[in-house]
Amino acid sequence: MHLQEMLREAGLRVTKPRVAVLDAVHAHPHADTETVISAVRDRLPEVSHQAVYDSLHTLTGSGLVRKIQPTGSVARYESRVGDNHHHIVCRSCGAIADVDCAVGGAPCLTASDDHGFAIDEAEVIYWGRCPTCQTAS
Amino acid sequence: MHLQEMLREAGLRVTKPRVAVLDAVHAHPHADTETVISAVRDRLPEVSHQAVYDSLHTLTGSGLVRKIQPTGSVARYESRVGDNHHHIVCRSCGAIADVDCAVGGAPCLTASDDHGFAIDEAEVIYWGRCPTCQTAS
DNA sequence: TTCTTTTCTTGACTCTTTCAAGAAAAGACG
DNA sequence: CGTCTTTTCTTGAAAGAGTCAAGAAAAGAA
Repeated sequence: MHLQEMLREAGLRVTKPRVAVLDAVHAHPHADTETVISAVRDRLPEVSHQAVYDSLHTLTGSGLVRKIQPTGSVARYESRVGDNHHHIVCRSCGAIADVDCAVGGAPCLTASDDHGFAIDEAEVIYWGRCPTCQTAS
Repeated sequence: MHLQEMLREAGLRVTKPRVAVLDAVHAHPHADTETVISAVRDRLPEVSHQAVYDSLHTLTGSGLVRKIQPTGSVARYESRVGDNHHHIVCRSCGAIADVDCAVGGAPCLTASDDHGFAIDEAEVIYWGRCPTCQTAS
């Protein structure tokens, strides 16, 4: 189980809830908190929601998972980190899909005028309708 | 007062709360809901928060205002619509600044792989630290 | 002015997320 | 292996943003 190594390498203590949360996020890309809690409880029925929230917060802080929160959606988490990919969100059903960066690496970080901000990340969200919702209308 | 014309052109009824909300959003770019409510009540002390929420929802639906919600922030509204600009958000204090599109017009809408989605908008959020927070550290 | 439709007020409520205090577990050291 | 310190988890309560529902009020049409 190399999930434990990931935690150790990030300087975090290895605990059952953290391993389970990390596993759940890997197994359910773009899952919201409720989904993560459910998935974690499949293996550790007794975990508190607070432990999950805390684990997610810790993992996010260490860069092992990434938190995304499109307008109108609750917080979602994913395990693809550091590869500069973006997301497509369906306006109708909220479904999320991954998109690799359209422009390449660095250009995404270039703003036309940074207003003096020290920019470290460019997040891109494409909005539209997923195939299912297009068919449904 | 051409705010009323804007409402009419969008096919909306002209009411005091709506005019006040529209005015407040124009006066306070990137304001959160609480700020909008306060600003509206400076002129209409009796408005309910529900009327403000409802007005914002209606105005957003008609494209007169735009709702943005960066991860970790509450909903914010702005009046610059349809000009394809983006935002810089400070990780420390949450301050938001406008950035004109770095790439121009259409290219922003091009994803490398759209997964069958019908994309109609690309939202870009630059993350970093604002000048004030950089100095403070 | 009167009527119909839409919008606003009031008040309760849901849902996500956070706070706080004590119990439990992880890792370090001998 | 056992003890100690620090971090994490459990439990329970609560805050904050946003929503729901029903009746009153106002906007626009005739």
